[in-house]
Amino acid sequence: MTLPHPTADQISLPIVLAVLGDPTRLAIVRYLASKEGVPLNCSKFLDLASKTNLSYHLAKLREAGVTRSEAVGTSRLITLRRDDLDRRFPGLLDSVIAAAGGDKDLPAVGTAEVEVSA
Amino acid sequence: MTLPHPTADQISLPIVLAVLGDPTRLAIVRYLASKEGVPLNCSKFLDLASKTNLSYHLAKLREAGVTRSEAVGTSRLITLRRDDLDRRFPGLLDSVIAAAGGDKDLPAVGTAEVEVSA
DNA sequence: TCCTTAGTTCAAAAGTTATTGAACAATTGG
DNA sequence: CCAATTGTTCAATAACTTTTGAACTAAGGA
Repeated sequence: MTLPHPTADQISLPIVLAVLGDPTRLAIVRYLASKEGVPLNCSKFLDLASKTNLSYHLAKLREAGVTRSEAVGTSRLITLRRDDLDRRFPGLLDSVIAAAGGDKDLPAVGTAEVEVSA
Repeated sequence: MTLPHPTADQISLPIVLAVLGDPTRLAIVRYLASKEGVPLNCSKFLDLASKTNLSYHLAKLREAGVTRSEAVGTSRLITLRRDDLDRRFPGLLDSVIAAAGGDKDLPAVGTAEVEVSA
């Protein structure tokens, strides 16, 4: 965990909701949820936005406490902060993901995902 | 129901999330949820924002499909669209309201609420 | 070392949302 | 009819957010 992340109790509901209210970020979260446990790098999301713009949206998600970004080599491995979100806002993430379409209807994103043992 | 409302299937998740991502609107929704079944008029929310600004936020909530506003005399009776939201996004509203603090910690708003038989 | 890959930072531009006050409309009570 | 109450609309402004491209850093491989 290299980049600045809020602690679990610093995660704010309005900020999380506002951050998830953007379609690009919601798509990122859906995709992360569909591959839960598998850290993904930014390149997985390049069909959702440009590289620069992705950097912006991924920073928003991280700063809101929705995702965790770990620097590994030149990559960032991105995961959902499910445990923290579930503890803080029980049921919220699941209902958002289910409402967003669950597993079906995912954008054709991410062939060749990065798997990491931990 | 006088003012324009989206139909249940027109309610969009990102729009609902973005609308709930504003602290003033989230406070309005919390308050509506705490008085569920009791239509409230705008004056109940005057400690959250100015009259003009409330009109703006209440319009946002209505246009997003989160609330229903019925014109009765010179008042608007405002209710949560819980049934439509629950059908469309099961569990979402409840988890948001619970995360926002549930029944405790409500702003000191609305003495003398407007009750209506229906 | 040099090149490539992965992602960030910066500044500018564009777009959107929130807030304000003044003026307005509609209903209700006297 | 007149005044008060309730809420809307409008235009202006302020404040944010999103998007962009160019320049950058840092790590890894040849």
